[in-house]
Amino acid sequence: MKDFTKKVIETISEIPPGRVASYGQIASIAGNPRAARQVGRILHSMSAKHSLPWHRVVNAKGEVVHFKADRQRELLIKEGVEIDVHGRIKMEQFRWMGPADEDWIRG
DNA sequence: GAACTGACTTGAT
DNA sequence: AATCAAGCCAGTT
Repeated sequence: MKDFTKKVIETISEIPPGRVASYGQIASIAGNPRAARQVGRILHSMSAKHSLPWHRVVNAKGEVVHFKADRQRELLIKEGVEIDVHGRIKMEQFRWMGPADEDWIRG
């Protein structure tokens, strides 16, 4: 396993409930801002092995896209994440800025 | 180990 | 807003 993979796992583990992050955001924090696709790939492969909150990871548009999307939207709503009628998360409000994002939503 | 795949992203039309 | 095209790189075959 590469360091990048481990970093991605750690980063995703850092995502607090009620917040979401995009694949590109995770990739950037993990050190490879261009490796957005790999984040998805890593989740697909590693989430079951690392119990990662992969449901808090969405694409840049704030949409959950995979085969379990409908199931996870419910989980996100339960955590307090609001989703538009179009199925899009309000990234403006719920996007996680990274491990240093202690400030929560500012106004 | 080369080719193929894909839980993505950005820019242009 | 929706569609098309190119870039990126780890994992699988």
